[in-house]
Amino acid sequence: MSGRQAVSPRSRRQARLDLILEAAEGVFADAGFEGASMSSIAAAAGLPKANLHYYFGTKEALYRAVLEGILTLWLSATDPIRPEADPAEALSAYVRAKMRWSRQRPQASRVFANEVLHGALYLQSYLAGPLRALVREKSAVIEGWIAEGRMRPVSPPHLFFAIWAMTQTYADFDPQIRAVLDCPPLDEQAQAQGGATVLQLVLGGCGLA
Amino acid sequence: MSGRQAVSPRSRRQARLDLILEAAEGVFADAGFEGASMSSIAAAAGLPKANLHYYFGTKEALYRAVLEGILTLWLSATDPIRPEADPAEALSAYVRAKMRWSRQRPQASRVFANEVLHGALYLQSYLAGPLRALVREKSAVIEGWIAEGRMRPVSPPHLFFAIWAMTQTYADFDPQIRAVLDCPPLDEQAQAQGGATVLQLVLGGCGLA
DNA sequence: GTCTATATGACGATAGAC
DNA sequence: GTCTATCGTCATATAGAC
Repeated sequence: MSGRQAVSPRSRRQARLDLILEAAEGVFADAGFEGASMSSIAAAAGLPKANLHYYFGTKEALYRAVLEGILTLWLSATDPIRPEADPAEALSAYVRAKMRWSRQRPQASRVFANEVLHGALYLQSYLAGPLRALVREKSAVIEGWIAEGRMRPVSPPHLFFAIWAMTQTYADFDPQIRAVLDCPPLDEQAQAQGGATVLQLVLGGCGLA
Repeated sequence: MSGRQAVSPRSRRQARLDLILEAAEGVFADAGFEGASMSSIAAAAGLPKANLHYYFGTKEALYRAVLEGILTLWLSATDPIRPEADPAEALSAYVRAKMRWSRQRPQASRVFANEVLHGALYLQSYLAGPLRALVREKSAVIEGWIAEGRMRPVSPPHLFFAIWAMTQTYADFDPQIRAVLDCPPLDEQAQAQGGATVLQLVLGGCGLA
């Protein structure tokens, strides 16, 4: 271990990796996998193109690395849905968490959407594995609430599909929403109104309003 | 007008155009604009590659033609939403029409989704024009229903965003839904259950359940 | 009108100097 | 470890025979 460098090699390498991953997420979100070029990602990261190949080998490997980072986020928002929780509060917290994700990580949402839209080639194992397991677990919790008469009967998996769709649309279909509302930068008020509407549909549909 | 051909040149030409457009819609849906190649579209149509350029000139022109065909469908489903209609019946009919579109024209839905997801470059004028006008018109109808106390207050544009998202997700995110439900071909029952759930959320959220 | 053969350019990837 | 220069491939598009 030579003391020549102020920053350890590992953290320097990690900083480069993160820089590339962040740039790649943005370009993949804007252009999709095929539309994104290694040149444009390199330009976005402010690095020479060959540097990307040094760190990640291939474009596909870089793409998979970007997806990996996104997936961990996707699984972490269902925590509030637990048997002993209040259904209305738990579902509200989940919807709010999903809306926050759309607002704060719209690029991640769009990379994910693009991947699923085109067949989920790189996500099949994740969708049929951890995600399916998570939905089954949380569906059982909701079925329990229904059996106890604490909310209206509803198909839990389809409730999840609806919540995902309604919340992610604010990231994925942002151009459409902005055009219809005529507000080039999607303002705070529109976001809040969208969140309120989603909540109203979810709670109303579950008989929790 | 020579009688040499059994079929008139115009209809023969139209048949070729339709054949190419249908093949192109499928390939664009699977691969996106950048991912689709003229060769693959030609192969799907069973024609030589140069034939496509003869009829449409460029790949971009072909893509725009595909989008045009899809847009006309998009605007035609809001008919049931009229001032004198029953809110519950009108919204139900609209949701069912949108679910039918996802089931019967999933490729069109995915081409549209991909276009909006990547910035709606070719759709800006449509989104800010006819679509915005349509939403304003139908929003006024819904505002009227609310003012008359016939349904719960809700932001009409966001209600539309929610309905679009929930119904189109069955076309656009089909791989995710199939993986979670563990049913390779999305069966009749799952579709029906999805439609019922969407209806329950919309009607429940609007106080019409 | 239709198709074969080809021009032109952009892309991912790498070799090799530093 | 890092970057410049370059290779091979495949894309769109077209020229020109039929």
